[in-house]
Amino acid sequence: METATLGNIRYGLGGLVKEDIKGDDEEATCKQDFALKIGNGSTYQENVDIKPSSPTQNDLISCSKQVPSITTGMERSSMEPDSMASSSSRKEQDDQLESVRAEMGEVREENQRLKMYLDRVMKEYQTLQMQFHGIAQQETKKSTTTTNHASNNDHQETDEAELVSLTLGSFSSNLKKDIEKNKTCSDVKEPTDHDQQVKEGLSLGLDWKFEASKTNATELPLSNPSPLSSSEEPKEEAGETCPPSKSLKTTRSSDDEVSQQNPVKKARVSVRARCDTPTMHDGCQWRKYGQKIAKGNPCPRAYYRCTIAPSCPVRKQVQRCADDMSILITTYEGTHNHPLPMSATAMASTTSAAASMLLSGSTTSRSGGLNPSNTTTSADLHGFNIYISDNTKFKQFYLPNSSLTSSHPTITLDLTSNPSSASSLFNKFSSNYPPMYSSSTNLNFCSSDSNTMSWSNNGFLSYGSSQPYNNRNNQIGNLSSHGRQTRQNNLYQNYMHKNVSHAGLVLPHHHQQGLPDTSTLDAATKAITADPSFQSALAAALSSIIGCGGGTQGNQVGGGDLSTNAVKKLKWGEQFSVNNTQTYMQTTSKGNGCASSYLNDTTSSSNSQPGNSTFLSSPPSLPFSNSKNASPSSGDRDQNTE
DNA sequence: CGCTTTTGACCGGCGC
DNA sequence: GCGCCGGTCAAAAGCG
Repeated sequence: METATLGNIRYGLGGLVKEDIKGDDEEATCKQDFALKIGNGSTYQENVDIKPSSPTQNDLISCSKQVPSITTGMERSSMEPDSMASSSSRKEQDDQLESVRAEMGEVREENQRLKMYLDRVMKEYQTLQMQFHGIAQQETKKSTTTTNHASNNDHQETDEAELVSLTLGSFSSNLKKDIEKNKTCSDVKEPTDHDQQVKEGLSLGLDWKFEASKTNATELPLSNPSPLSSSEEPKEEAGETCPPSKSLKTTRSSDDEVSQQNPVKKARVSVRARCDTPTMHDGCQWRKYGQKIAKGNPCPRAYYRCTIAPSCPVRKQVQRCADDMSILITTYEGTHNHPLPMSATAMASTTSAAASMLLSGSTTSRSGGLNPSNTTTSADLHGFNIYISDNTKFKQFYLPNSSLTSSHPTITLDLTSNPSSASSLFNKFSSNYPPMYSSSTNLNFCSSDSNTMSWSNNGFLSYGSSQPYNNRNNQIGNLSSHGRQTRQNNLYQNYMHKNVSHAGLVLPHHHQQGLPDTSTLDAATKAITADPSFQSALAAALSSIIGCGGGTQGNQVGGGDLSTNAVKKLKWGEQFSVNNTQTYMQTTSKGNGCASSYLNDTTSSSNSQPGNSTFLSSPPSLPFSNSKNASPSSGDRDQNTE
């Protein structure tokens, strides 16, 4: 064996861990490296046999784990009574030792990283397992419920079942495949938080409890949808929003097939929210790639694509509701194949939950009100108004002619439910379906009109007119349009101007409409606390909004403490007026209540100045908050912030 | 200069 | 087969 100087040892360690683990050849090298030469000439050989059989992570870990022993050896040697080295040589040794230790520290870090990686993988595995169980349960459920639906759509049901089974199959049959899917589907997915989130989302979705039975909608192809990604998404507008029926029908057959291959495109999640800004800030980065006027809606529809990752397949469509321009309909489609920024997790979590729901098929069928034939499904996610439709019926309410959804199962999250909004389609709808929509448990997660609801870059919802978008070029005008849209644009612009002019006049919902019914609040609270899944979703949203502890990504949300945390955080704000403590769930400003609004109650009254209130200033806004702060960070472009 | 938005053109699906 | 329509592309323009 050869002796090496400490310096060499250092090198050896470094090489070992980072580069030299290439194979058997290294074995010799490793051993040599551990032969230490002590100052006085005596040698100490650490009996470490690091022989990486293969350059795998495990090897790395094992190697790095060995490192400490080396240190020990060195220390021993240095302390040897025999070594009568001069003080100078000792100093040298010490220095070298230190450097070696530093090196080891690095190695440890690496080791740590690898461990984390491993953990992540394990978690993913567990998540998938859970999903599998959930799906299995759902399937069972479905089988039971199917009988009920029967009359109208035998085919559909059949199809549905197929879809579901297919989807499930993808999951259940192969967890691994699933993972792979995530990775490959459209893009390579890194085993990052994102994956986890996705999983979470799925699990959440599965957990969602809906009243009813499912309907066609259930089928969503989102099979995979990672919650996150899929989560995102809302559908747009009226035109599109509702059309599910058509889409479902058309899609099914294709969906089944497609879903497995390209699940991303299938399910769509549309979010209706009051928002004055051109787009809702959901934390993701988007790039606009097109704009068009859809039939039946004077407002142009903008097409965005996720730019966080070049290969990300996620797209979103943004359009104002023709009936109520204060409502912005955002439709998300596809699954992100990359980790999402914290700020984007809120929306993602929410949407993913919805998507999951769609997938799981656990929705309430409200066909009764509309047409039985209609395959509309709706659910009240503890306050979130969700509907899954085939198209037909919803069209009437939301988007008269939209074709957006044509072939996509869509789930709509209505964050606008608010009695005050005169034209809210939703309201119309709800009137038809009192039970669901007028439910006392409704949570308003809408932003107030003058206040824009947005997810700021920070990942918080913010609201305000100061949007990058607007700032840029008076963007309202941005919505210009393709050819024939000019007129419509004008309409839109007018609308925008109007809103802007009113900005700042927003009053807390309760001011305008009286305090919320206590019972309602209670119900809402109960609902939230009752459903862990919802809690998770909400938690994710809130956490990101509140800026909760950093780092907490939607993932952790999984937990169920949302309510607790949320409340805590909310309270933390003190800004809630006494009465609002609970109101946060319902408060709305100017009639649009946004969940977030509760947080902002004060805000609204105070004109929501950026720094002003505790709440907003901190982490700006919650996903559902309205903050005028929305500091369009100077550089932010619309797309960026969205 | 690089990135984003704008916007006319193009493509494919669907209904008649 | 034709036209409509949603969705996308890509050249040009705008912006920092």
